[in-house]
Amino acid sequence: MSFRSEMPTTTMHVSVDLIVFTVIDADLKVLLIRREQREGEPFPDRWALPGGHVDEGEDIEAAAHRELVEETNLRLGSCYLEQLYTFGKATRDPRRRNVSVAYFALVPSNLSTTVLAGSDASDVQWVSLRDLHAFAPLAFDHHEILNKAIDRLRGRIDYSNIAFDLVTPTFTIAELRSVYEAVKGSAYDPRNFDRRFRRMVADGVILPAAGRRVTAGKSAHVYSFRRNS
Amino acid sequence: MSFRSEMPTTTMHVSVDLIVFTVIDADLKVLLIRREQREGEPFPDRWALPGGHVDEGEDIEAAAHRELVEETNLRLGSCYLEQLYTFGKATRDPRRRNVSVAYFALVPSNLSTTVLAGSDASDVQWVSLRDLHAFAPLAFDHHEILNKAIDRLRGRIDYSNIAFDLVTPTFTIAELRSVYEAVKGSAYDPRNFDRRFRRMVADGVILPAAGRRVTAGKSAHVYSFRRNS
DNA sequence: GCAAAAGTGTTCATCATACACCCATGT
DNA sequence: ACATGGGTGTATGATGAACACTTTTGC
Repeated sequence: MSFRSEMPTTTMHVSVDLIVFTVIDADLKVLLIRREQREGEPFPDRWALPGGHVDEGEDIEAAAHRELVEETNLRLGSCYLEQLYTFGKATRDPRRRNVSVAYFALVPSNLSTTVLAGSDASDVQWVSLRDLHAFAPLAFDHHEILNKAIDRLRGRIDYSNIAFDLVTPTFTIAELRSVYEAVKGSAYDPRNFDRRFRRMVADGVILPAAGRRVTAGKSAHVYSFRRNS
Repeated sequence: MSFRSEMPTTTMHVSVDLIVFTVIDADLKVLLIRREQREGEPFPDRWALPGGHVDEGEDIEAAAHRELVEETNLRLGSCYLEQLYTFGKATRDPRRRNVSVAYFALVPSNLSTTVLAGSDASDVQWVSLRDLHAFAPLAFDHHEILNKAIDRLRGRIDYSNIAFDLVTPTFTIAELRSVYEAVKGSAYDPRNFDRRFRRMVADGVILPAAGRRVTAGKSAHVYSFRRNS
């Protein structure tokens, strides 16, 4: 029986990686950055998930918050952030032993352009999941991490309120439906979705908002999500 | 924009903690160990989750496997093991910076006695969730970890096959139902549960097994779970 | 024969799914 | 007037919840 009492001899580098999703043009995208070409850096010039290491005295969750703010230029309150999984294969970083705690984040549609503001497109990009092959292979085990994040996102979308963290602050029924479709990659029946939507209105989860959305065709009602009800 | 290129200066101790569940006498129990009283050891004499540190060159998952085998005297194949969450508050260990990757494990009912074989009951015990108050406060943030594990277990029980990792290798309908009830802490209607059970038999998830279970009353059919179908 | 536990049916409400047309608005 | 997109109803099948009595067996 081994207790906690033997002195640990091993320490490791601990980092956080972020899988940041958004929906642009009815399409699910993930934020990727390009790694620098520099002496001693593995995977030079390759695309990777944003991330960084956890500082001494810094909670891991705080590190994830900090990285999210640094990488996206957004305030924390405007994004959803959730711990995903910890990747700890001994060989996952060729330089040194590294453990990565992955978090996934959701950026609302309307803020997605802010994220890239002032960045060079050759350094950081929103990548459609359908275009991923053009960015492969990703650095480290980031493909595995990304896949796990996609699974989690798809698994949660129908059973939680995370869709509201991807859509704009006010939205029409069709706009919300389009977020669901982007995440799932398949179509939702408009009438069935409407019934579901109206149920959420009846339950007070969704609130009617002022104004209408004016487009080429008929204008639509707009709604907002009731946070922390 | 910070890239991965700055040299990390900080390293941390990384450990795994195990939340090991079993069902004994229709009651959900968790494995706790008592910490030693020794110079420099925090939380002396207090109850804690089993665990230990990750060795250099050892995958984190391998460390969880290893600890599980060490702590339970069981072979790995006989338990379910799944990563739960990573706890990384800077102050969670008073001695030094430590990050804990928590895994939860399920021990089938019939092997639960093996786990304690050769151990002193004042060192290691199966603790009913209802008796937890008598073991409180747990060391470190182990109460928080345990609560998260319970949530996960309860959340999964109805939507996955993990109940079969808690019940005996062959089981009656009532025995399986009793596992569900132990985990959820509430009763399942026998007729509804039977329908559900028979559906799994029809789907080939559960197989009829030979023999009957003989008890004080009417004897019952026994079944087994079809693994990896 | 009796105690103990196994086994079994029906009704109702809710929900997911499938499916196609008319309406309001801006140009 | 027409093009664009918004908005809506109905029928069917599956599922989950509620509810109590009879049957088999060991003693």
